[in-house]
Amino acid sequence: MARANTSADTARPTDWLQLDNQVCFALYSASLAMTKLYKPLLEPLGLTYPQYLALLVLWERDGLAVNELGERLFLDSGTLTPLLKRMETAGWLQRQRASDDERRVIVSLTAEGRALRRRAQAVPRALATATGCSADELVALTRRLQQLRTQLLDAQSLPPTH
Amino acid sequence: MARANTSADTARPTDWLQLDNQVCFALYSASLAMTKLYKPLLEPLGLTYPQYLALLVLWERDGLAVNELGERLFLDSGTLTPLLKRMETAGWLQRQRASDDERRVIVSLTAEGRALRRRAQAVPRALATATGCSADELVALTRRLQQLRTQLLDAQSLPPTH
DNA sequence: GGTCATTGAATTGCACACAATTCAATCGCT
DNA sequence: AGCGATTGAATTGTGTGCAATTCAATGACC
Repeated sequence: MARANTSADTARPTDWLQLDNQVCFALYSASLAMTKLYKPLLEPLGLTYPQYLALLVLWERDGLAVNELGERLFLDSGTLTPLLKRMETAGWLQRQRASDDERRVIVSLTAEGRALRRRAQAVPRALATATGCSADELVALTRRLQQLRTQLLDAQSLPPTH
Repeated sequence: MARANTSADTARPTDWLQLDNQVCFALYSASLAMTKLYKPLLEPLGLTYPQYLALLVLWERDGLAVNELGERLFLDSGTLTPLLKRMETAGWLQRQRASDDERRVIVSLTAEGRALRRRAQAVPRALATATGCSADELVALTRRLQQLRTQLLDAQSLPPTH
C-alpha cells in the first residue's frame, strides 16, 4: 500500500508537488537560512551579504567595471548600481567612468575598503563552523552547487524543454 | 610553490576569502539561478516563486494559519502577509480571522486556487529536467540541503561561536 | 476578575533581485 | 565621415525577506 517512492516510481505526479521532495525549496530555504546567519556577523562591519560578496570580488581584483563584477556575482546592473552607490556612500569604494570608454564605470576600493579585509577574515570560518561540516564536505558541496548553478544557467539560455 | 589547497591546508586565511571557495556563495547564486528559471514557468500561471511555494503547502493541507504556513516555509509574517494579500487579490485564496481565536488568520484556497494545481503539475518535472540530474541525484542533493538548512537554523539560535 | 506577559498578524523601513526601459557612448560597416 | 546597431549603466516598477515595532486578543496568575 504505502510503498517506497524510489527513483523508478514516477507514476504519481502528486509526489512531485510535495514541498519536501523539491530540491528547489531545499535550495531556497537553505540559502535564506544562510543569509540570516551572516547578518549578525556582517552587521558589526556595516555590510549586508551582497555587499560582502562584492568586496570578496574586489579584494581579489580591484578596479573592475560594473558588468565584470556582475559576471562574477551573477547579478545585473539593476541590482549592483544601487548597491555600489550605498557602498560608495559608506566609504568602502569609489565609482568613476573609465576615461577610454565612458560607458563603463570602474569600481575601485578605498583604503578603508581594503582595510576591511582584515576584519572580514573571521567571517568565513565562523560560517564554516556553523554548517557543522568538515572542510572536505564543504568542498564537495560547493562543487556540487557550482555544477548545479552552471546547469541551471545553461538551461536558462536553451530552448524551453530539453 | 603552488601546492594544492587540501582540507588540511588551513594555514593561509587568504583562501577562505576566495569567492569560489565559499559554499555560501555557491548556495546563494544557485538559488538565484533556480528562481530565475522558475519565472517563465510560473508567469503563465500568474505566480511568483514564493507564491507557488505557498500553494504547494496549501495543496497539501488547506486552512492553515499564517504562522503555520510560515513554519512550513521558514518565512515570517512580514513576508507572508503582503504575499498572501496579493494572492487573495488574484483570487487564489481567502484570508479570514479564526472565530475561536481572533488573533489567527486562516488561509483557505478558493476553487480557482485548488484548480491551479493541475496546471502546476508540469512545473516540477520541467525543473528537474533543467537540473540535468537523475532522480536519485536530486533526492540526494535535496536531503543534503535539508540537512544543511537544519544545521544553519540551529546555529542561528545557539550561542555565537560553537 | 483585574493585571501583566505572551502571542499572532500587520505595519514600517531598508535592501536586495530582476524585467523592462532609457540614454549616452561606442562600434561596425560602408 | 555618417549612421544604424550594440553595449553599459542607470532608472523604474514589482515583489520579496526580515528586523523592529505596533496593536489587539488571549493566557496566566494571583
